[in-house]
Amino acid sequence: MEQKIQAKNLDEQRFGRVLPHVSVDCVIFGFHENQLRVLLLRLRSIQEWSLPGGRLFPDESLDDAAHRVLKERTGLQNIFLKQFYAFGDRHRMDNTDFHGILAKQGIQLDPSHVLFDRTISVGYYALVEFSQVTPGLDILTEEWRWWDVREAPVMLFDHNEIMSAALKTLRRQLRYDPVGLNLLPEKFTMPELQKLYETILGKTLDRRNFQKRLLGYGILKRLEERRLGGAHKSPYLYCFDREQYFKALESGLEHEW
Amino acid sequence: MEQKIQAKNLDEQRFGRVLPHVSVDCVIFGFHENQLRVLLLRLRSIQEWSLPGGRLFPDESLDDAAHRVLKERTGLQNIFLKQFYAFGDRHRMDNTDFHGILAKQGIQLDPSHVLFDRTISVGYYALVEFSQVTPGLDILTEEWRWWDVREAPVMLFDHNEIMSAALKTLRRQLRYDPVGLNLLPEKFTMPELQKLYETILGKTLDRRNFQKRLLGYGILKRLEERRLGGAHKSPYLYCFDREQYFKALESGLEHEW
DNA sequence: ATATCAATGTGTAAACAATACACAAAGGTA
DNA sequence: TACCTTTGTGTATTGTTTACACATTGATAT
Repeated sequence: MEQKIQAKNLDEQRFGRVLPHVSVDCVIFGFHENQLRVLLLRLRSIQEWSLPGGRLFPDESLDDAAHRVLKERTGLQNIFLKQFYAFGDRHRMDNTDFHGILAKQGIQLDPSHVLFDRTISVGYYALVEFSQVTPGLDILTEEWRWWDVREAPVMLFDHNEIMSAALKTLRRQLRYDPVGLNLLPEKFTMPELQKLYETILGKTLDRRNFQKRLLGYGILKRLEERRLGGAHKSPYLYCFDREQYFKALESGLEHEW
Repeated sequence: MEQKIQAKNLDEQRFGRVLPHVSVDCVIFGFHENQLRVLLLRLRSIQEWSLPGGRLFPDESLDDAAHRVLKERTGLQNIFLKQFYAFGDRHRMDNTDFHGILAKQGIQLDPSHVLFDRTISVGYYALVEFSQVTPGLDILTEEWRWWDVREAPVMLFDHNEIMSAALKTLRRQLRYDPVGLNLLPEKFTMPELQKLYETILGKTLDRRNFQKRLLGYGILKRLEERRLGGAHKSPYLYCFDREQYFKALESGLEHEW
């Protein structure tokens, strides 16, 4: 009963004044201990997992909605989200009984509710250092978990496809955009940076060539410090040159034709 | 009166059963006589130009809607359209009195009509050989015209921004995707292909290096034929190796990391 | 203390790609 | 038949990417 009332309020708060036919879904990649993972949610009483997503308020831009939805559903804020594709297949939600799912949550919506209408979803992705963020859950969500991208479960709707597209985009972007800020600690070693790249790409890279390339981008500063404590030769610490980093984000790392 | 009735039918036909809050807009680049142009429409009684765009039917995918809208509004069919970005700023339509525009066409819609609600537009772009296509007009449109991309007029809504984004995407894609099929005649010369690239990029390229690069992509077949009639040495004719061309479209022209 | 181990720092040669550049051939035109 | 302009083609140079090896070092084990 308590639950039902909450859910009803939630519906009025959330679903009563959102735009129909449009949603955003966020693919949040996390990097930690040399693993690339993706943040998924599981709704109450439901087996399947899903991407954190949601609807737009009438007066909200796509970008703002993506940030708000992510914050509401996971507590994550100030994350660099990037739009990558709009998913508009007519049958992209057909494999999922969304009405039944909400019913299980105690949310009884009329089957003609706009929430069940066919919907275009705009996909966003982000990369975060996942020990730094602790998702909080909204009322709908029973569980969150970081999944290894290679072992992601079956998800609601077309979320598996959305995740795959995000990963493909991320891997391609690695050549053109700097990556690592907010993903690595303030100071990090070259091998750590390389592990990040290798993890995202899913392949190993040559140590010396990687270093040459990354230093060539001009977005790194080598510090005098070295990291002690490892059982071997102590590596130098680096940090990002933020000015150059953001400049590179704007203009891209690669050369013009 | 005639006009008014037509428009009313049109409204029922078109606007009575489209999805609110979502639209598609098409940036159709045309290449002809070494000019890169963009196809714009001008609505009846309206000064400003706009991109050909429209709404989704409830049972239509984004891609299908983009193709249908383009066909309805310009008669163009079987064009390779590529989605490139979703435009979702809250105020992207604020600079335009859309209600007034439709009123001028004799279409009297209630100001609360979904057509006037804030709308996310998904942008598509295409490249066509523009002497091959002759736009036809729908009832709303008074005039169409190919504009030089460097001299495009002020457009409705945020269409100038959408066009710029499409052009930027197109230029970047030139490095990664093959271009030319449906843009050049079946058989074409290397200088013609080069002109296409130069026109899109807005810069000149070295003849010999261009040829080496393009042949290196493996998407061209040189024919025995030469093109006669020019006042100079007759150039070889080439055609695209369609199998390789489509393979390259799938996987990209560039090398992996 | 000293040897050992594994990871780090560094440089160079080779392969490859991109660029700059020049001359011969040929189809029309005068 | 000479001329003009465009096309076809090759090579030297430069720059970038790749492949690869050895010396150094911090901790650990003896």
